[in-house]
Amino acid sequence: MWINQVCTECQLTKKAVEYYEKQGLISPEVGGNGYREYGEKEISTLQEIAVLRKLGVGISDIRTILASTNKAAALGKLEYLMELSIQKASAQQACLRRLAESYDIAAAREYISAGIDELFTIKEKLVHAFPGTYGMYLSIHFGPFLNERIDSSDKEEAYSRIVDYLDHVGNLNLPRELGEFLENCFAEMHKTDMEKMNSAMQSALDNVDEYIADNKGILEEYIQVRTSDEYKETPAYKMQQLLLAFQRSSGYYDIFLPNLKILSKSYCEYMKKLAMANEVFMERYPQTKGLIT
Amino acid sequence: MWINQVCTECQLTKKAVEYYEKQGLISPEVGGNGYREYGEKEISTLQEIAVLRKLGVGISDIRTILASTNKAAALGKLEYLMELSIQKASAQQACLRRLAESYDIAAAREYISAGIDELFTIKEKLVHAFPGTYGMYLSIHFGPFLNERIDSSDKEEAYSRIVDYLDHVGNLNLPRELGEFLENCFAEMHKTDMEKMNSAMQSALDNVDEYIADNKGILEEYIQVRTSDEYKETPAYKMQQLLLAFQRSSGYYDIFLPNLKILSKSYCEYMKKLAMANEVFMERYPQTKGLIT
DNA sequence: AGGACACTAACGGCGCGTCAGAGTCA
DNA sequence: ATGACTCTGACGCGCCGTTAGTGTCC
Repeated sequence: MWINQVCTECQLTKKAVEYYEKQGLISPEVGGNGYREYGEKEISTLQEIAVLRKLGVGISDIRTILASTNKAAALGKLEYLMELSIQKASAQQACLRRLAESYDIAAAREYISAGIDELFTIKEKLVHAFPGTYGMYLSIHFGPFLNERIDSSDKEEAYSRIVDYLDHVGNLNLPRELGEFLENCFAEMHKTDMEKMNSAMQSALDNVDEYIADNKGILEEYIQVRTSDEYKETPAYKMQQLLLAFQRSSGYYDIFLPNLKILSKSYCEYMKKLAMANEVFMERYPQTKGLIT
Repeated sequence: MWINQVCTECQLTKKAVEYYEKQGLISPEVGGNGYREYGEKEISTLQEIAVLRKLGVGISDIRTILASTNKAAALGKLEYLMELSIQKASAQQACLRRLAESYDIAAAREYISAGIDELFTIKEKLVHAFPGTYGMYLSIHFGPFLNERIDSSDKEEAYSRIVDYLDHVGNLNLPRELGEFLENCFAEMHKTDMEKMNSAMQSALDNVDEYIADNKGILEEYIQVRTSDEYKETPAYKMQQLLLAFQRSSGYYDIFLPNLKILSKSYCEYMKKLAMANEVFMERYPQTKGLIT
């Protein structure tokens, strides 16, 4: 099949197809006359590309998806990023509306610096900084704390430190096995699952005693597994140690979390609650010492 | 003031400021040493630019806004366009989610061709095709009819004819006085007003008799004005005639509306209702013959 | 033989970021 | 004299669109 027919079948332009070839997404055979012959394989790839492009997926992400065995995870990540950009656009739209009503540039500056850009930036960078969907998990986890204003120079500094940290982490190449593990670990988990997890965690923290009472059986079982010697032989345990070590060395505990506490009052309160809950927990189950971070 | 200070005051980078100068948005004085001296005027312009850029407004639109005496209209238009793009992004996101759940390219193609691209294209092109906020008015007016699928070759043809028409109209230079009139005419009207107008129109069409009964006084007054000889002397009347002539010559009635009828069943029904309402109206007020189009 | 099709190659466009190199201020 | 600043200029990015010129199929 030659290019013109390919274009009609895949709803693409010649230039687009040509570009995808240059990007190495397809590699049709070239005949003696220089004409390209597109086979079924190319067609289906191109159809896939066409769909993804129309959904706003960029070439490099498409490359990832085409090569990926776990497309759901990659797509989930992209969907989450899209949601972030939609939220940002909505905030921008709201600001535009206010400007249309009364053209007050100073007020708009206030409104914008109140967080249109910066807080979304952190959420986005979180997604990219860590491999697989782990970054997305963190973004969803910390997202609820990232809705406050940056209204002091302290917070501005904290913000730029966090951004630097995230860029730094994104450029690190963490141990290969850890990377692969993280890519698989959150693979089946979807955005909504992550959100549910978080709200469940929140409500558990709000009434620790009740939570412990309600889930006594499960908890004790879990603790037994986690404190058992067999668990320390599992890959999961090793990976967890690897992850911990990585985060420690990258500055997760020394840079990221402390600055997040400066940036977000609500996160600060969350941490207090968490610490209290931890105390209650340790009192009840002293054997879990050192288990929870 | 030199550039570095400008950058901190306006939250812009040097390159950005430089670029805006190259685009002719500012023109600071250049001293003997080649250094630029930024005055208050430049600063306030740059702050304005910075705000607008952070709201996603492009340079050419910023140029328009900076020069415009009626910023509200321009901003309203941009806000509407942004809303369209948000709606589109939401549709894309929904499709991404479905793909993440089950990676079915064929189904996604269906879903996309069902209207993610095309119908939004029409709405957008409508905004751009006509000057001022008149295009936006038309987009809001016809928008509700543009939510159906393009599921036949007839509709595809109608779609491309409409697109061609809108591109064609956008390239026409219509009479200067008409352009100016349209720019001012819808100036104070906001998006929400336009939407209200439309729904009011809809409900009026759904029960014509009631509407006529309820608004008897207003209607008769309106008719008297519109049929009076004095009205024909007003600029409004002349403009209306100009607009009519323009639309007739551009193919609004010969190309746009007929193809819209093919594209949208709901518009077809709307037109039928409108025709019926018109008949009722003419029966009641025969003197309005030829008034309503 | 002519028109529809294929190929390659170069440039454009948005909104700047990112060097590189040379000059200027305090 | 040093370091922080300024200038100009070229190239890059993502995703192709748009000519333009040349060769190939039917």
